[in-house]
Amino acid sequence: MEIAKVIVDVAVRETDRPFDYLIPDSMRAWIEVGSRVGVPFGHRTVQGFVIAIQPQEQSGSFKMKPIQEVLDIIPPLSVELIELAQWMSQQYACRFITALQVMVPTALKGKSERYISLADSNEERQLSPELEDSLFARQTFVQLGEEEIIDFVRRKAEVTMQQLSHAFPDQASTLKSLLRRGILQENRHIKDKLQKKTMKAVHLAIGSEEALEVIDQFPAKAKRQKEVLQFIYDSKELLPLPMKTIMSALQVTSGTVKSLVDKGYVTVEDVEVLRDPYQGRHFEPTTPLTFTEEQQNAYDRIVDTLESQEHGVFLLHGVTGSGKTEIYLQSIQRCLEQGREAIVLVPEISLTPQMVERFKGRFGDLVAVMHSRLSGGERYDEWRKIREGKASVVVGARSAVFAPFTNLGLIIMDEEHETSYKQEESPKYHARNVAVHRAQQIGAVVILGSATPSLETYHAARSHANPDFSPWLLEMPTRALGNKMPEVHIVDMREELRVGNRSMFSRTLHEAIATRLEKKEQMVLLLNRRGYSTFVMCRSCGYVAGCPECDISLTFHQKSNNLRCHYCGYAESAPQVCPECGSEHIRFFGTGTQRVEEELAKLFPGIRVIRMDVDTTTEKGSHEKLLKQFGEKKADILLGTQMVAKGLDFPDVTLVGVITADSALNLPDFRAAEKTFQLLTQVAGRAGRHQLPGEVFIQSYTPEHYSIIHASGHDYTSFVRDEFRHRKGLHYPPYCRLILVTMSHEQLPLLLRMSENMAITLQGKARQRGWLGSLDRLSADALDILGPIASPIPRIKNRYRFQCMIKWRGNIDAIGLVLEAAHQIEDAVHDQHFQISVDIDPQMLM
DNA sequence: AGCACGCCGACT
DNA sequence: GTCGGCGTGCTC
Repeated sequence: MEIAKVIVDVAVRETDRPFDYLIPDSMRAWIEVGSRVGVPFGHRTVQGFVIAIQPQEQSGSFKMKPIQEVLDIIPPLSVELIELAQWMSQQYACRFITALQVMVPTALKGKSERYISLADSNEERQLSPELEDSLFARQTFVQLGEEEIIDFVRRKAEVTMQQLSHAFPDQASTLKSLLRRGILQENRHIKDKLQKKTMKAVHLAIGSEEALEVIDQFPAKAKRQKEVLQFIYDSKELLPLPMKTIMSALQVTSGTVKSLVDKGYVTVEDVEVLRDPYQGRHFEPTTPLTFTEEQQNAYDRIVDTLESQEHGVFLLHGVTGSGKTEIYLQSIQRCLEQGREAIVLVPEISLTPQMVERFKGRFGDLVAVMHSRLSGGERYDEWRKIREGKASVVVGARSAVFAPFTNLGLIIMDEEHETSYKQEESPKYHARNVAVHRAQQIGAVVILGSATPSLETYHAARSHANPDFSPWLLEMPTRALGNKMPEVHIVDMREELRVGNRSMFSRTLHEAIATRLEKKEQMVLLLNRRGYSTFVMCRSCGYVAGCPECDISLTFHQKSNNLRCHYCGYAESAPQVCPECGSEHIRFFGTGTQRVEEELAKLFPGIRVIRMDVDTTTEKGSHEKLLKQFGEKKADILLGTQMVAKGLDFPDVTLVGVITADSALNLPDFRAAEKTFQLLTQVAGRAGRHQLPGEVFIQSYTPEHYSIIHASGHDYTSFVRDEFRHRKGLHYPPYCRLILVTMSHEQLPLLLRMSENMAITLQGKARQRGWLGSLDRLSADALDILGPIASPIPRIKNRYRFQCMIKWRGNIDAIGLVLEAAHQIEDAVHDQHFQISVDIDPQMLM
């Protein structure tokens, strides 16, 4: 017999390894590497994934249990994905099961449920005759009420405890006795969270001739039923008919149809349907566009590698409007012609209908879409479309990198510099690294596209020092339509203050808006609000409303008129007077988009503004609706946060304004300059993309900052030169890698001791291995430990947080070292309230 | 993580 | 004397 190595769904260190199970012969044909199974584990049943199958070893001394059930007909994972998960668990210091779990839709995260059923008769036969006799004897004394319970269970075959206790509320003891005597038994199996979507399908239950007769002789008082039957008869070529169609066509309720069912004329059954989130939407088919010379060169390089079926990574560095998407589209085309599949990764925020349209327009139904706005069921169905080979292109956010394709040829990552590609919860993976590794495994091509590549990627492309990640650089410095980059003006807001302009609009921007209004051209206004939000402060005593559970200020939400904590979800209603000093001078601070909107309305009466921020886009499809309205020129200004900066393409936008460019520059984040440069460059790229020339105004209190100067000159090269110099001097990526270890506990003194302990342990281990030392020294292998220090947000959900930062470079197992230290500390403290979280290559230093 | 086993307090 | 509190230890 063969055994299966199974990773069980219990995410703790002790069980983070394969467990062996016997594969019963009856299941052998169904079980593969990648199968999801239910296995007995301790005193319960858990879900697990088969990661290997091997012949049973002779040693087999201990009690190996058999697999209990196979949960899917087609295994949800493949050998390739299992290997990828294994690699992830090492790279990102997470449990194997956590990496596996992120690859399948949450609908498949099955949980064990208990069922009561009649005792299995076969099993009873295995009992000794005496026991059988005594069992029989007991059954003859079946008490009042027992018969009903047994009958109830027999009818349903399996019932849950809840159902039983609901049906027989006062008979708990009888129930217990039945279970104890083995008349009823408890068993468990894995139940998926998913609900398959079904449709009520209406069929004719009688022959069509008979139906005609029935209609003819229908009692006059059931007029509606007669109409329904007639309608069904008329549509007999189209049967079965969705119930919905009948209801809306004849304005009847399902009750009317139900009456026909009762009379036996029609039947209604549940038919499983695939949800299609884009159902009923028409996508205008598009055809390949002719390339410019620049595009052609880049495309040729990509296709060469694609044709050779070899692995290759390309960094497609093209200015905004250089036509990167068309290169993606035609590369995919080529990939599909080879019979291979393609993944397109897009940052969540720019996974706009505009984007989806371009891919659906070119590849139609072959495209599956995956993003967080889909419901669990919708996501499951899109995922199944991929696994069952009904789709061969997927456009999606981060986790689409795990799409269950079997013959993947191409992975595209648009806006590769976006931080949303890094997942902030475990597994804290970066989709870029995962994409490159997956492609390497199978000989696929990766295209990383951006107008402002991340410094890590750009550095790797320039140096080719890392054998696992050395992209080929493809440059596209000009726009595809030949139009110029927009002219960018930097406005010094300090100067505005000096001349007494205290408004949030400088005189120049004010004037520019007025001109556009006159010419009926459109504008985009960006409020760079990253890092500071609309907090509440009292102007008399300086009180700031903070969360009682977290050390962070509360955010004001106008819509619900309350204050909320973004970290723990705490909410309270907005105060009228200061709770500290009772003053009425309590103000909602921060230049929120609402305030900009109000100001615009005051300065330009009658101006039509569409506001896009977290408040106005929470509803499903609202994002899409707002953009559509703007596209139809129903507004003069599109005003918003980051989300207006990405990937939008509106031909009549000729002005882009940035209200305050530097609000993110002062954050305690070594990437602040990079983020600012990227955002400014992206948003500037929204202007003048077509015939009309564009103009950009950047308002700033630090106009001399290099990120702002270089953004205004569309000068990526100079920016990275300056930024590389900074990073090198301070020993930050890409000149080293980071590991962030965050520790938390409710009690501060305890946490302090533990985090001090952690730093010492880390240092000890590093010294032992001869790695410890300043990165300043020239050695290729180096590791530095910083901290412990309080985290930038020192308390979340009543837990204090301290962190250690590890900087390292070279060919050393720094991750292994950190894990070892973390385990040692965990074992020593023996307090489960003490938590350690490890983030490899963190993007957020919070 | 669960779930059972095991050893001590307040109840019929 | 029993029900039930949650510490401890294991899971192929």
